[in-house]
Amino acid sequence: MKPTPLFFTELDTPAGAIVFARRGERLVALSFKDHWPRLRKELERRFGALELTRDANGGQAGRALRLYLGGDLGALNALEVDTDGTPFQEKVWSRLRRIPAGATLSYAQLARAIGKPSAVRAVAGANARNPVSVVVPCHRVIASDGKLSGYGGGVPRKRWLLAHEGAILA
Amino acid sequence: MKPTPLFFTELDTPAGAIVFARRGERLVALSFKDHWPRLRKELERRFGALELTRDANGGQAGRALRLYLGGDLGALNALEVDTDGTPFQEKVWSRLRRIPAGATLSYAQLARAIGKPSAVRAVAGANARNPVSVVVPCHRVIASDGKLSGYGGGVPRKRWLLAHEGAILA
DNA sequence: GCAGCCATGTCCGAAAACGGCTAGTTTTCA
DNA sequence: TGAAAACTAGCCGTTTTCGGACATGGCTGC
Repeated sequence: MKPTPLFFTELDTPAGAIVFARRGERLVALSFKDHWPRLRKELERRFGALELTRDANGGQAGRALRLYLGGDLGALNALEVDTDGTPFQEKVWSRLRRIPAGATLSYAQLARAIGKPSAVRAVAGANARNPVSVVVPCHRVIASDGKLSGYGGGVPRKRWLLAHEGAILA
Repeated sequence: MKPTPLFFTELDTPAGAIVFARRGERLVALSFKDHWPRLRKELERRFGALELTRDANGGQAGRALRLYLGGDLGALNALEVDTDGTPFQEKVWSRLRRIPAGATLSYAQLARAIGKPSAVRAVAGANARNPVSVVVPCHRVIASDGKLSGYGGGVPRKRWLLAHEGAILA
């Protein structure tokens, strides 16, 4: 089995460095740098052997991310991602992408939105396993009482992202 | 859940405009106009959705109130009210209606009268939440030392009502 | 299969805070 | 000195708040 070729790029942000990987132009992974090892192992599970090539620019994804960081909050919308989740996870993740920047949903609302009102914790679980942070905006999901509850990259980052998007936080 | 139909009426008095609502002929709310929003919210809590119909005349309640304002102080006695309080509150409110116009009681006396001599502050609390001002005459309860202390509609109104009823104020 | 883990939400009971007070001090002025 | 104002500690039903126990559904690892 020959290795799968991937480009990976590092990018500085006010919230810390992020790393992302793409296969061609499709984003397959994105996380803050300190969590990269975990994500990389996940990639190996998905693709088997990897052939990682460093890429300073980052293609469309790099461009879109820089725009987003510069204040063009909608710049990530058109980006194509290649997540590879269970049917349930895919449903959650694709619904996530329809939350506009600046808006938030509670885990319960999200559960209702995908037609499984009581699968609240399951939704949280899917959220936690989002392989493409920021672009799939799992940070826009908060607890029903308005608290930020958890975030893979750490709650401070979640707060920073939401503030950057101009969300109103109770 | 279909909305509950209520009639509401506005009425001018020398102490300011009052508003009251009735379900059929039973009074469910009455307050001075500036405090109406709070009372309306309370009605929604009680009845759920409301279907409010404006009514210039005001039915029996309107007639009785106009008589009362004209000097027939006993005109309110026969009016039926539909408060919806806790057992304790109902006890307080029904005792209130037996205070004749022109008379006053202290919070302490009222507490004794319902058999709970030490529940003085609780009586004050029930008093404060009277949903049908004037008709349930919470304005006839004053402090033990003769001061008017408090009133939902403002102490000046309390004073006016008591004066109108010919009460002797220390 | 199946047991156990969770980036939650809801419910329920206990505890504390809150008044449209009052009776008893203590303080404050004249 | 004495009257009046300023405090205080009880008072008790209601409201608010807080914490723990549970239901929950998909995922992971044995």
